Amino acid sequence: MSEDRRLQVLRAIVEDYVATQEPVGSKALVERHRLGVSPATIRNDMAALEDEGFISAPHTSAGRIPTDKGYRMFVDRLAGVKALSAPERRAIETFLSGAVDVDDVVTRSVKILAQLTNQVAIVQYPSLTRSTVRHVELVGLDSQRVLIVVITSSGRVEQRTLDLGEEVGEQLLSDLKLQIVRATLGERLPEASVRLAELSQSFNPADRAVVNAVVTTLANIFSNERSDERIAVGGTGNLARFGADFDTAIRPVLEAMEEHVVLLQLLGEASAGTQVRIGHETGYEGLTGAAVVSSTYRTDGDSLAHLGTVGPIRMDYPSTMAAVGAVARYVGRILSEG
Amino acid sequence: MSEDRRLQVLRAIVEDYVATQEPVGSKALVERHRLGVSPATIRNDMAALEDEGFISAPHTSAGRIPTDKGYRMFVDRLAGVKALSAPERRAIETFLSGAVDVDDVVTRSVKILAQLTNQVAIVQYPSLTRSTVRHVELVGLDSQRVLIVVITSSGRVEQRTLDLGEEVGEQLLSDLKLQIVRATLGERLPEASVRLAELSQSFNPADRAVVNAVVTTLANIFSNERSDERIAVGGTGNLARFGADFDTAIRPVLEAMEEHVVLLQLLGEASAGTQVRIGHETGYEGLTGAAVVSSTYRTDGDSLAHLGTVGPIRMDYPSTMAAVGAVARYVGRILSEG
DNA sequence: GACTGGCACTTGCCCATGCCGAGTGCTAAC
DNA sequence: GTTAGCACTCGGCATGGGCAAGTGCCAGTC
Repeated sequence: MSEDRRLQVLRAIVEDYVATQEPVGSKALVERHRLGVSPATIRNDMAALEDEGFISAPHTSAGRIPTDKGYRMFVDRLAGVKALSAPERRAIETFLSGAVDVDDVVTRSVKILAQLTNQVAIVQYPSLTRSTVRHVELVGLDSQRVLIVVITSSGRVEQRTLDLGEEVGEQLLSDLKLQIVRATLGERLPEASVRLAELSQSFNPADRAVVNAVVTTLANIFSNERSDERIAVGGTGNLARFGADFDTAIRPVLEAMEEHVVLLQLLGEASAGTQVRIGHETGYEGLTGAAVVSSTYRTDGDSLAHLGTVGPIRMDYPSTMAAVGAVARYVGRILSEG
Repeated sequence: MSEDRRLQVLRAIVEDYVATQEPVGSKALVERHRLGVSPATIRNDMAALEDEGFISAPHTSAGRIPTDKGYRMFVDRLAGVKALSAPERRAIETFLSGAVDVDDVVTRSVKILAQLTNQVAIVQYPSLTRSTVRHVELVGLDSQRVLIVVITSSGRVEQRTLDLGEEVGEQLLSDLKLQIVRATLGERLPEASVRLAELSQSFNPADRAVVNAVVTTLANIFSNERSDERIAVGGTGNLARFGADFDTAIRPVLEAMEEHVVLLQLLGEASAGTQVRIGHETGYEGLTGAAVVSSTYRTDGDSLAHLGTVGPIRMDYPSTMAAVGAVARYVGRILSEG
């Protein structure tokens, strides 16, 4: 039996199962695909595929469905690339280019991605890590408290209120601000943190406590994971596609969608290009019935962030991957221009 | 037949139905509640209640369930107030007081509210409308573009990038900033808008275009609905409680939860105190199977915002109202202190 | 007049039953 | 290596009877 045909059979099984949501049998296979052999032959191939762990039978008298490993093989070696249609591409472009600011771009990206894929969409806000310091502001709220605001080249704004526990003069504050701006303006965030560390020397020892407090907070903002944590989620209504049982299939996913830390890790592992994590590969209990398709986008400032979709394992991978990839490209472009 | 007992019966029906999720019959009623009369008598009362539209029977041989009107009566006239337990109150307090900034307060509020009520929780970020201008910043990004940042007394930061379409000198920009700050600092947002309108007179006619563009954008930020639009949603996993049928019961709610505009209107109508909207009273098609319990919180700066829960109509109203009210009070307090 | 007990009736739910069809694995033949 | 045939397995579905819950009504009682 030819190795090649066996893979064709696997491909056909995945495609049919994704399309019909029902276990697929040998007879149906030869009818829907021109395999040129009889059902009996296919059955032999299927038995082999089952031995190798690519497919499994829910019960004796049913057809076969792909296993996680089967989907993995499909994605890696069998799936063609399904390009988006021109109208779809245009829809993405016009919809995204109508955005007024970074937040709006993210919001719209989530919406269009959810709509294109009929899945749950996740978009991370542009990361600070690679962006530079565009502005730092210290505002005295009252005699003891300072509001610290950082604006980055990616257009994001981070704020933190700091309670110093002692009186701070206006003079010190504006001195400090000047020094900070001088040291960090235009620097990338990690470098800015380094520069800050050298700063406190140049101040009067009496002021060190205040200076250190402010500097530490700033360094926190610059390097903090939290800055990268913001994420937008949309299209949760599409979770219907997961299956009927809310508690076992849908609820865990909904709960995961609210754990932004989990989502970030999920997206964050994506290195480059569009990548797929299937079932247990996600590494999260609640997502064993789900698959994650993710990609990265970058703005001109080298700022790098992730986006993707979460859907049922039995999804149309070629289309989903195409949509995720396309949206990632457009988001990157829009953010670089705007 | 006494009017009074009939209302007791309605109350009992609501309570039992909420507890068991099953239509309640006359016999079960007299067993669980000490009504002092026989099932037959109760049946007469139930028939009357049904005539008046407070309850209805799913089918002939089943018990009765409350109608929207029945729940309304229950909430308005029959429900006692169920105070939160001391541990619950303490949980709210300690959890919320651990928050590091406004965003964190909101995030935590959503979480605790969802947990307390086992429903979907919604919390609006503190509104700008009543807060004052604490800081305005204009930053030149390049020769033609300006980043405008507004910081309000509630600690919120709004930013907008403005493309002026013509060259702008540093001098003009800092002049403009000075004037703006002078005119608006400490003012409430609506008044600040008024002050801005008077501003452009004092500038050289050649600069009017730029000034007006900046001023208009600022006025937009001050008065814009969008500033009030931010909302956090959590606890969607609790939607399981709505019922089994995803597409008719759960999906519409999930979709409504993503339409923040809808949510704002829903919460926004709350005038004062804790308020309940039941089924069709929400005014939204997708929420006819849901009930909304909402309340308001205010910070010391008079800033006013809303929060609440969305749950199935058959919910424990007394507890939910207590939880929503309590969280609202604590959030207001924390934001006023911190 | 309000309440109660009794009773006939309705109706949804549960479950056992049996049939049907899809699909399989195996074997023997090509 | 492929195919046809065949016996077998098993889930899904429709059928139908029994059960339990609940109702409405009526006649009787306090």
